[in-house]
Amino acid sequence: MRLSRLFARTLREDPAEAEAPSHRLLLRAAFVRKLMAGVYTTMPLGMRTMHKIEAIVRREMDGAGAQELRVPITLPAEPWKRTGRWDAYGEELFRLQDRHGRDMLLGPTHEEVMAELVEVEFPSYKDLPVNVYQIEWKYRDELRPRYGLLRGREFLMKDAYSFDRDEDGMRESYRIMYEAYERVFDRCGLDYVIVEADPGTIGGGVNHEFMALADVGEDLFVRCENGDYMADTEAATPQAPPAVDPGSAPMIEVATPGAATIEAVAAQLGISAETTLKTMMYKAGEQIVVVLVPGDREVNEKKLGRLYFPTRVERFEEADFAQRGFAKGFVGPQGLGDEVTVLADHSVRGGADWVTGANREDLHVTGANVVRDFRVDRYEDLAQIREGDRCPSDGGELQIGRSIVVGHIYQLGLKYSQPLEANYLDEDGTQKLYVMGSYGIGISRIMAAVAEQFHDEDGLKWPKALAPYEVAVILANLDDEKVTAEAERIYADLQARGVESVLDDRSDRAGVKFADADLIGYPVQVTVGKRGIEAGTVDLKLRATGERSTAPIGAAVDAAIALLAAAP
RNA sequence: CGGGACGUAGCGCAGCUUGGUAGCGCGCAGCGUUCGGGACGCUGAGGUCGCGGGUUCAAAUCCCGCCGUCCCGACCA
Repeated sequence: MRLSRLFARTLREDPAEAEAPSHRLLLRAAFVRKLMAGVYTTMPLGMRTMHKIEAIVRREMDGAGAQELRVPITLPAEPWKRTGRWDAYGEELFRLQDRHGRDMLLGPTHEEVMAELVEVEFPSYKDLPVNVYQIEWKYRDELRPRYGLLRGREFLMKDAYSFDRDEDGMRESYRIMYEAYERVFDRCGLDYVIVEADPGTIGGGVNHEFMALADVGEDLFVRCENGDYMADTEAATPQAPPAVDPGSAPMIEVATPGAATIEAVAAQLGISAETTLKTMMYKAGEQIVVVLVPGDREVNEKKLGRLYFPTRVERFEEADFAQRGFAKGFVGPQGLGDEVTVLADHSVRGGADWVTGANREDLHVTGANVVRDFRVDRYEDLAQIREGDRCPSDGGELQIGRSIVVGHIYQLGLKYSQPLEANYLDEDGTQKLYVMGSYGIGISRIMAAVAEQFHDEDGLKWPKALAPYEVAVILANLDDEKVTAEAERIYADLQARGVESVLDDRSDRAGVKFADADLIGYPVQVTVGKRGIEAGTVDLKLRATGERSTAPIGAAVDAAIALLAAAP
């Protein structure tokens, strides 16, 4: 490609709207342009990188025995109504009607359609297992689109669906996908971790997230310093601290006027927050649930919710306290009746002689101890995990990192085949439900995630597997015939050798071309200019490291190819 | 949806407090000089000042409403 013809105009300044590095640089380098919030035009450079990601994904999916097909984006609402997702999916679903008033939607994911398709085409146990996938734009009216391509309302996704006769089969299909996913992300050059994730509303049992490490990541994960344990922060279970004996201090009431928060109590009494006991009030249906955590910790409400699922757990509202006779800000677990369930996080076992609310306005107690002074019905894992907590497998220190979820795989089991009544005919002549798995990869998100991981202050630094072009031939002096001829020859030779190249033949000054080459992030730059030609050399630069070298003009192509081979 | 910021030329911004002529830089077009790390000079094109209403002789500027964008929180590839 001649850059004089490339449909791409780089921006000299950072767009005001972009905050995240990937968003900023993909806009500046003309890979994408925004149409509206969370919806982006993919420009020619972006297309090339996206195609390369797709090619990697296709290769690995095909290699794993999955078969590509494509179901429509425009979907009938009917199957969605049958699975209940027409209502359950909520505002995130892009809904529309055709001229006859029939409900339709833009596909956010395709379990329904795929399951129905497989049921029609592959109705026999002899057909199984089967795994089908597609690479298609997905539509989700996100609450908050963010960070450009990292959370779009329209995004390119590979989604695969496996159908097996039984659980064992599903687990095998899952394993095969798991390994294919590792190869995909390895080939994309991503620094990532695989964590066991919160099953969330997708349901099913086992599921794993593939998380690319990035400072702007929206998802937190914990990792043991010894590297043997990783989990989503929502799913992570730290090792409980060693239990200590109850303290011996007498329980005494102390005046704490106006101190309705842990901080205020700690400040008034001159103690640290961790010696206080935080008493959180919840409603699980009609049931009142009290959750105890040390004062310096937060309750993980997702974990709490899971304990009572499907009953919804809600935090007490202002009115609930008065209505049920609790002094908001001064609640303690002492003297609670049997109608109240008292749950405590495991970490509560590690403390004694607590300072906690006295259940009266402006009053706290010191020296509160379990059993003697209050009751704990059950110890559960209920606290928000934090840095420095202990690894459940070896007691190492847990660290928290940020990441971008680029892949998520689920063992769905019967979750979708059941409501859809998606059956196959088994050997014994009975109808049985398909045991499903589903597997997603965010293609457009990978592009952004890689940009997050591979950039510097000058621009993008694509791994060669994803770069829109591998080598940029920079024509430094357009007015010099010899220089031009050499650059043209090198460019032609590179192409003849199968190297994806651009020739920067624009009438700009060399400085502009260098800056753009760095911004766009071609792995290798070859500069052909008057200065070098006189000495019989060209200059090469490896974008990844900034390393520069020279090569004789005659060996320029070989040198560029060798440098490319050495590039990450 | 809650909290915060913002909307003026393709991009980055000033002007708004104290109403009256719409401006700067980059980019874009032409000419000339320059030419290996985002050159310089001259000339030029390009704007319903987000939209609608109101106040006023007069609104980018003041008032009301709406829309859009970004950032922080609850959802997700």
